[in-house]
Amino acid sequence: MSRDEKKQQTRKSLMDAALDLVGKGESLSSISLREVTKSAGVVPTSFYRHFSDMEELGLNLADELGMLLRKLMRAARQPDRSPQEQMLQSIDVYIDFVLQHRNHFAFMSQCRTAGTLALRNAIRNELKFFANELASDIRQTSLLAGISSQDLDVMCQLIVTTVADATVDILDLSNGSTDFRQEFSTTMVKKLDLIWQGAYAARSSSSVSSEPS
Amino acid sequence: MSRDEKKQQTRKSLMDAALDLVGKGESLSSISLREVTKSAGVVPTSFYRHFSDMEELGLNLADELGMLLRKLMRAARQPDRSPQEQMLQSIDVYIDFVLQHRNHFAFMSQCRTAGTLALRNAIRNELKFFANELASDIRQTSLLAGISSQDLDVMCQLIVTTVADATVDILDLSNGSTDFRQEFSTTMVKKLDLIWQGAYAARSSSSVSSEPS
DNA sequence: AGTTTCAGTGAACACGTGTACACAAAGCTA
DNA sequence: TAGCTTTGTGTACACGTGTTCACTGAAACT
Repeated sequence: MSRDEKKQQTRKSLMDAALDLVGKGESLSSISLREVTKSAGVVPTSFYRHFSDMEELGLNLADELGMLLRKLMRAARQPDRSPQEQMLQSIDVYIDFVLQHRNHFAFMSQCRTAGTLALRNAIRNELKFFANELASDIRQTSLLAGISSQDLDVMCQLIVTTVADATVDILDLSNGSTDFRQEFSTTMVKKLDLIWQGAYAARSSSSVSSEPS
Repeated sequence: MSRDEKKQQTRKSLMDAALDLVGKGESLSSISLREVTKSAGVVPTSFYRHFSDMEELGLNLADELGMLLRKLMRAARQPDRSPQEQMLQSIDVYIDFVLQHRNHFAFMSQCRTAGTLALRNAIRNELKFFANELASDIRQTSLLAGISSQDLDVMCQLIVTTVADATVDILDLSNGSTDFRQEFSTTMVKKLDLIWQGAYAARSSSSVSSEPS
């Protein structure tokens, strides 16, 4: 194994170790460098060969999360169907995806509002990017033909924050009731449906209070 | 000063010290007991006269937050107006309220998704309570007459999570551009308006995919 | 083959941590 | 006034922390 491969490997094991600790319930901000290195099976000083800081490690985790979100986007893209069918299936895909990457999404959930300013911004940018992708996807389907670009953006932001917000529920509930999916899905559908109908109503009826003259 | 008064006073100064540190950007989970007592001007061991734990202190902060939210609810209740006027003014009231209680809302923002399970649940319960109050308020105005009880609940949850989510923006942006209010308000209005229109559309047209037979 | 580069080691440091304990002093009760 | 109660103090301990430094050994290069 080449030296560079070896380095990338321990680097990954450091990131995974941090992610594991987050998944186990610790907050990233309270995880110590030594904990991470211990859990990764290296000596504390090795840490500095890869990151100068726990925050830098966090930012790299945010990058990883970004790549995951792009992968999710691809997985969720589906052939044309009715909005409702697509909604239901997307929720299902999302739940699977979150459960399949528990640690990353626990990381996302907690660092989106807690954590350093830089870290928060990094994650918010990833989510903003995701929202923009979603918007351009919807724009192509012409399911909401006639909606203003601004309204579409707002709707997508709303969807993304709503889903991101509900993610912690997926993580919490999934160790417990077996049929949490049913309950979760139905209330999630209601939320998204409400947003969708709101956007549909806003279609070609200009927004209420943002047109001064 | 009576002994009990004195005790309540240092207890409060401990809670305020913790809150201050949170407001300064630290995460509650990474604040040490000693930091708190130092900042409160007492010796570390005194802490145990009031709380057994930093988590217990956090739970008490969550209670304080709950009281604040009730106060906010009262402040935001307004004589009958058009939904749009009320929306605009409520946003204004909320921004003022958040800026007036920066630390509490920074605490809310970060502990809603990070922090202990117990702490998260405590804050989520406060927000749930708030959403329920909002629902019963709206129910009385009959502005959304004909809406199903479930849809109303969903709408209120959506509003509360959306506002709670945007709170971190208020805190971040308020040290910066002077007219952040303008920008923030307009996008916030758009979001709430979209939700409102969604609920309005759902009025007496039963939900899409939750009626099996 | 000889030399250089560098990921990982291990000991050491100064310091912050949570918590236990005995003690002081001021309020309360009798 | 005497005695009990209890908030806050000071000291002490064992331990975890981030970071430093000189080091080893093997891969990579010449």
